[in-house]
Amino acid sequence: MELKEARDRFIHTWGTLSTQWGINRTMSQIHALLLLSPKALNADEIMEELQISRGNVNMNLRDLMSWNLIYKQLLPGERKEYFIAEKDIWKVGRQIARERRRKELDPILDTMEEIKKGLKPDSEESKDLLKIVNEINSVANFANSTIDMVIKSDDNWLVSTFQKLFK
Amino acid sequence: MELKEARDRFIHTWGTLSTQWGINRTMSQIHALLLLSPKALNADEIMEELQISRGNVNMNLRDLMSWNLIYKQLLPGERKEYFIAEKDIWKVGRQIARERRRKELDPILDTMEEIKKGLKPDSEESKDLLKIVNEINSVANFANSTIDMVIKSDDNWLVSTFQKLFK
DNA sequence: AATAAGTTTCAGAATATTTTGAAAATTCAA
DNA sequence: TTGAATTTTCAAAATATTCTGAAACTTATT
Repeated sequence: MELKEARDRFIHTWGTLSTQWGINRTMSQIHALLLLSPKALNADEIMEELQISRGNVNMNLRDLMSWNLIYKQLLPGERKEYFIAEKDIWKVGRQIARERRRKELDPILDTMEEIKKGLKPDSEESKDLLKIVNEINSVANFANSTIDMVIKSDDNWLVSTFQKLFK
Repeated sequence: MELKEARDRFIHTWGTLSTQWGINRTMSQIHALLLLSPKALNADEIMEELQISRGNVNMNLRDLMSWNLIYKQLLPGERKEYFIAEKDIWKVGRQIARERRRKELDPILDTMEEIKKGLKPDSEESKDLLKIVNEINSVANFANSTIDMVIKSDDNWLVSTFQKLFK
C-alpha cells in the first residue's frame, strides 16, 4: 500500500464511518485531513483537496471548532485563516465523548426528570410509567457517569483505572 | 400532567432523541410504545396508535427484533403475531451499547488494523501516519473495553464495580 | 475613503433516508 | 387443495439532510 493510498483510505473511511456516528461526512473528512496534515491548512487548500465548496468547508470548520477538535491558526504575514487539528488523540476521544453525551444523554435525563416532576402517581398506570421512567433515569445516569469518568480523566488516570478495574 | 400526556411525551421524546442516536425515529417510537405497553401489541394496533403504514411497522419490528429489544409472542388461538418489549432497562441499555459498538467501533478498529498491516514504514511520512493510526487504535480499543465492561456485566456487577472505582 | 482579500450566509439544488401502499409471498384452517 | 388471513417486499413518493455558489458582509491595505 502506497502512502497516498493509505492516507486516502484513512480520510475516506473516517468520512464513511462518521455517518454511523451521527456526524456528517464532510465534517469528518475535513477532520481526518487536518489530523494527517503536519501543517495548518486554509479553506482553499481544503476545498481543493476534498473537492468541496467553500460554503461547505466554512460551515464544517466552524462545527469542528465548536467541538474543539480543530483550532484556528493565524500565520504571520498571511491574511488567510489556517486550521490545525488537535493531535492528541486521547484528547480528541474525550472531546467527542463529551459532545456526544451532551447531545445524546442530557436530553434523556432532562425529559425523564420532567415527567417525574409532572406526573402524580395517582393511578396504577401512572405508577407503572413512573417506574419505567425511573429505571431509564438510572441507566442514563450510569452511562453518564461512565462517560464522565472518561472525560474527566487524563491518560495516566485512565490506564491506572483500568489496571484497578481488571486486577 | 395527565397520564396520557406523559405517555405521549415519552414516546415523542424517545422518537426525537433517537435521531441523535443514529436510530430511526419510527423504530424508537415503536420501541417506546411497546416499553410502555403492559400487554403485547400486534402490527395493526401499532399502525393505529402511531399512525404509520404497515410496511413501516413491519420493517422496524424486524429491526427491533434483530437488536433483541423486542420479542415476538404468539398468543393461543390468535393468527396475528404479537410483540412485547424487553422490560429490563439495564438489559436494554446493554443491548444498545452492544449494537452501537458493533456499528461504530468495530469498523474503525478493522480499518486501522488494515492500514497498519498494509503500510510499510519506509518514509518519514509513513511513520507519521502509522503513529496516528496506532494512537487511534489505542483510543478505540479503550472505548471498546469500556463498553465491553458494561455489556458483559450484570446489574450487581455494575454497582460493585463503581463502588470499587470511586472508593 | 476606496478597494481588494477573505469569510460568512443562506436559498435553492442535489443527495440520502424514510415511508407508503399495493402486490407478492407465506401461513393456516377447513 | 383452496382461499382467507397475515406478513413481507420493494418501487415510487415523501421527507430530511447536506452541499453549492453567488451575494452580502467583514477586515485589512493603500
